[in-house]
Amino acid sequence: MIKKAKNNPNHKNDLTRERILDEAETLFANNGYHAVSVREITRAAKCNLAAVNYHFGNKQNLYLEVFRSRWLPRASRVHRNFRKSLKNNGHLSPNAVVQSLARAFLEGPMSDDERMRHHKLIFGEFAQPTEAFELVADQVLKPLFTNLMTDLKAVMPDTTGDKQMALNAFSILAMVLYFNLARPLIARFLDGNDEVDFKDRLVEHIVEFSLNGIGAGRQEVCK
Amino acid sequence: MIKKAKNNPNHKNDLTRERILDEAETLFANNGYHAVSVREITRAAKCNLAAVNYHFGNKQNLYLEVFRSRWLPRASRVHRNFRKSLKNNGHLSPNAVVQSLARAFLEGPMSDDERMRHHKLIFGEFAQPTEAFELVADQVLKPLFTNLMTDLKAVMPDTTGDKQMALNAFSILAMVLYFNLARPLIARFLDGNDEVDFKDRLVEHIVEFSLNGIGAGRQEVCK
DNA sequence: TTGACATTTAAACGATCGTTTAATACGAAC
DNA sequence: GTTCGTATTAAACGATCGTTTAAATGTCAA
Repeated sequence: MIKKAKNNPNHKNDLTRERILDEAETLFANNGYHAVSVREITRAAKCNLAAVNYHFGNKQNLYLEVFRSRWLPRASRVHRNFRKSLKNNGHLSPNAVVQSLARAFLEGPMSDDERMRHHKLIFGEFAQPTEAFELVADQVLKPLFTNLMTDLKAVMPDTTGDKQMALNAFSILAMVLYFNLARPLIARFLDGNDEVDFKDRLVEHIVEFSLNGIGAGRQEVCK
Repeated sequence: MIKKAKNNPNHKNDLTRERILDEAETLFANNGYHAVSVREITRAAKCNLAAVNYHFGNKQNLYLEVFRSRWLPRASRVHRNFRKSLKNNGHLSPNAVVQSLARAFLEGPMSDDERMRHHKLIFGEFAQPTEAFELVADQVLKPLFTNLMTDLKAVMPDTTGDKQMALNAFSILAMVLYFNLARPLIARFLDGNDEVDFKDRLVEHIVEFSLNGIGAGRQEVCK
């Protein structure tokens, strides 16, 4: 039934397919899977209605392909960015770990629009998980969490138990994920007219709050 | 067009209306607005298809009524629970504020199922806001945030700036909201067989992490 | 019992959904 | 120019959607 998608290895400008993926991603991110119709997608992509079924088999598979060929690679880029800046930081320290992570997630190698799309998509999967969540959990969340755990272990005092370490890792991730999504809302609450350095201020706060949170904050706060 | 909903002031067991609200809430919470059909709701509520339009006018208004007559009152209960336990705590302290908040949100006066439904509903509104989000923001989020701010101000050193205080308040809320939703996921990562006191452990962690985060942690962590 | 009103019911409405079909357009290989 | 595989198109498919209608049923005061 489903024609094999992309049996076109000899390059060829497969523009339609790419346009559909692009438009589908923004529409799915902004409105959710069920609120977006195939007609809406093909209209935005300026192609025929049947193109979705021709290139992807069906709507559900298009949604999954958005995650496979758009979301996952982008998440990998963020992860690599995190690892690289951690390595460039010289010696490992709690500050290096948390700061590298926060910068990779909030300032990583993408535009603000793209980052918003990226986080809205995964947010939708958190709210109502589909098959795509398994993909993300296995290929992104678990490796990220595991890496973060070993980094923290290498850097925190041995007295910290494993379960405590895991909760700390979860909390740091919580901060990073939450502020990525709530940023426009927070900016509205603070009605900060200083949009320029707001992101820096946010990263700074996340790092400080998280470091203090795991008990690795700057000692000066104590008297 | 829309018949006035509930023009039945003289009590009368309006069971159908209540059953619809109950079933609609769980279905909307688990699957999202667009993924749930009116037929699905009326089937679950064991009533006729037209009952939704008779009692609520249309599907969209049923969704809003779920928030008005189910979600908001429950959120108010949580908020009151927070205020009360804060007052019972005697003198104000950072620990009293954060602990009261965390307990109200994670252990408040409702069952685990009800709490899950509650947070899934608002989570869906965070992911793809509708008219309901305005309700929640105005009647719950803003008051909660304002109260939290003044509490923190009364309890934190005067050297803390307003913007810093706001970011702290947002971070504490982030922890509470995040762990409420990610709890089953976290439990799976930790594959903790100790489901019994897991919630206590979580509250304990959230309080400690948050207190440290805002720089009000127990001094013993410093050497 | 009757009349008035609230509620429930079965059936249908038009609209839109995801998907399929069959015909057409295109481009490279021969 | 013919052939062949890919891509695009217009049109239609059956299913399901939210909503409406009009009749049937229930309820209680007069």
